[in-house]
Amino acid sequence: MAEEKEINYTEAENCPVRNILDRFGDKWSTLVILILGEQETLRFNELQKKIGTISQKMLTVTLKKLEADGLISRKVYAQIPPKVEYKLTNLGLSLLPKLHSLVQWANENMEEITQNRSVV
Amino acid sequence: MAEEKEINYTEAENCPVRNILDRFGDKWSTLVILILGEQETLRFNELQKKIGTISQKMLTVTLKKLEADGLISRKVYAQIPPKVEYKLTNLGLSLLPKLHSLVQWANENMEEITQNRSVV
DNA sequence: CGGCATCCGGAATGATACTG
DNA sequence: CAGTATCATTCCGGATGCCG
Repeated sequence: MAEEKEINYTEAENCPVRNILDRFGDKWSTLVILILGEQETLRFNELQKKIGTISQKMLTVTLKKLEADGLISRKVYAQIPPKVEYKLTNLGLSLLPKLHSLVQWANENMEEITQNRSVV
Repeated sequence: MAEEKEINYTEAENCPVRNILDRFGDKWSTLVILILGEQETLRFNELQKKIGTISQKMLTVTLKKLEADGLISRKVYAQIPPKVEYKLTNLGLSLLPKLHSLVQWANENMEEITQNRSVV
């Protein structure tokens, strides 16, 4: 693959960039992946506590989407009270370094961005 | 007690990750940066054509936000008809490789994700 | 404990018309 | 050409209540 500069972004369905962006453009997906990247497994409530401000509903929705995409796996223990563990799949793990790269950039440049904003 | 691995994601204002995510979590910002990364400069209409489906309003809003963050610069030519050129700033350029990394991942894994989804 | 179903307000996005 | 202004709509996400 030589020429990859000219990407056609106009067809959202066929454009991987837009497709992926549409998934992780939501408020929580990226955060969940990052947090799951720190531990091997996490339970529902542990995730919610770590994120802090997410509602039960949005955590459920986010986890379902990520599971449907094959980025995380869900393991249910047949016991009372219920216990459900979430972890990254290999696919999810493969995304992690790219997100870390983004996080690093965020850490390095957030202050500058914040200052830019306050000027305007 | 607190290890460097343990990032506190709960305080959205102080967390660079969430701060940056909140900015680029919108539908268009990342796309605009990627497209501007291909050319040195682009005019408003050129951007709109390349994206294809974005409304005039949303392009305006997106460009304004990115400009406020200092990621892109805006150059107005005093002429009729008007001509406005957009380009990435150094800050914007520094983000580009990270986004490319994400794009590459998207290209490599979109098919798998799509298949996962259709299974569900 | 780990969800799901429902309702609801506000924000995000879009469509259209108009302007310098 | 590059927007602004306004209105309409969609949809995100929070609150609440119920369930296995």
